[in-house]
Amino acid sequence: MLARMSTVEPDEALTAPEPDAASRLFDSDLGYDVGFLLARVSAWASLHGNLSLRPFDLNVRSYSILALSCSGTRPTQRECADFLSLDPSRVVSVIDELERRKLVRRVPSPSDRRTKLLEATPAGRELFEFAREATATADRIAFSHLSAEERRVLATALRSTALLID
Amino acid sequence: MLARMSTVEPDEALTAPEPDAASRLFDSDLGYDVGFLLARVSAWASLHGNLSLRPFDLNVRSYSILALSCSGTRPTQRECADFLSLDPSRVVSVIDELERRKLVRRVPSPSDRRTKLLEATPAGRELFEFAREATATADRIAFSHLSAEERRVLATALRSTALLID
DNA sequence: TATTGTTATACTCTATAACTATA
DNA sequence: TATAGTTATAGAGTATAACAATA
Repeated sequence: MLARMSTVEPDEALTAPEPDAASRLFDSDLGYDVGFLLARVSAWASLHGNLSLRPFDLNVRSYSILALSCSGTRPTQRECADFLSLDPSRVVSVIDELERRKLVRRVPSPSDRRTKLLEATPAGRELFEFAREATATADRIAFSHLSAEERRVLATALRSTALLID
Repeated sequence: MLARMSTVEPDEALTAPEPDAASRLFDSDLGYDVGFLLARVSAWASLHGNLSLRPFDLNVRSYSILALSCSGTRPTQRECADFLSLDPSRVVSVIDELERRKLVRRVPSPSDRRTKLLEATPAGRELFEFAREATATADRIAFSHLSAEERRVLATALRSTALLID
C-alpha cells in the first residue's frame, strides 16, 4: 500500500499507468466488480484487523464476541452465533477462551435454564475499550485516502445493506 | 432480507425497533464497525454471487479467472494468483477445470518457456458475457435499496481502497 | 540461485451429527 | 417435539513443501 503510493508519481499514475500485472488486471471487468472489490477489501480489513488486535491477544472473532458482551444487552450464545453467522459449536470455544481470561461471564438466564447470557467483566470492558480504540485508529488510517463524505457514505451504505440481509 | 422488509412496518421500524436479537445487536458498537460490516456484506455477496453463477457451472473463483482470461491482457497464472490473492497451486485446478471445458487456453509464452499465458476461447467469452450479465443484474437488485449516488460512491470508494492495498 | 507451474502432503477450519438438559 | 449449549467427528478448504523445467 505505502510502497505503491510512494513509488508512483501522482500525475504519472493518471497519464501512464504502470505496466505491472496489478494495474493491468485492475482495468479488467473484474476491477470494477463490486463483489470482487468487496471480497478484496474485506479480506484486507480482516487481516489488518487481526494485526491491530494482536497486542490484546484478540482476533476479529473474539473481538466481536467481546463487543457483543459489552453491548449491555446480555445476548445469548445463540444470538451471538446468529448475528455473527457462526455455528453455535464454534462460538463455544471462543467464549471458553474469553471466560478463561476472565473477560466475559456466562450468566444463567433467569427465565430459561438452558440458555446462558453473555456479560463482560470490568476487565473485559476495559480491554474492549483499548481494542476498540486501536481498531478505530487502524480503520481511520486504512481509509484516510477517502474524504469524510466518502467514508460516511461507505459506512452507511454498508450498514443499511448489512441490515437488509439475513 | 425480503422477509424482514415485508414484516416490519416502516414507521414502526423507525420509532419502535423490534426486540429481536439482530436489531438489538445491530445497535452495539459492532453494528457500526466498518470491518464487521464489510465482512458481513462481503460474505453475503459471495454467497449470492455463487448462486447467480450456478446456472453457468461457475463460482466466484472460476468466474474471476475466466474474467481475467477475457481481459485481453493474457495474464500469466502467477499474475492471476497474485491479483486474486490465491496460492498458485490452487489456481492450477481452477484453470484445469476451465480448460477441460474449453473455456480458456494455456498459451506458451513466447519470451519465457516457464510461463503460460491465459486466454479465453470464443466459447469462454460467450459464457462470460452471459455470466457477467447475470451477476450484474443480481448486484443491481442486491443494492437496489441504495440511491444511484450511494452506489456510485460505494463502488469508487471500494475500488480506490482495493487499488491501494497490496 | 531464483522463478513458473505443478504435485503431494499436512493442517486448519468448518460443517454435521449426536448428546444433555431443559422447554 | 423442539431448542440451548456442548462435544466429537468427518469433510472441505487451505497452506506448505518439494519437484522439474527454465531463467
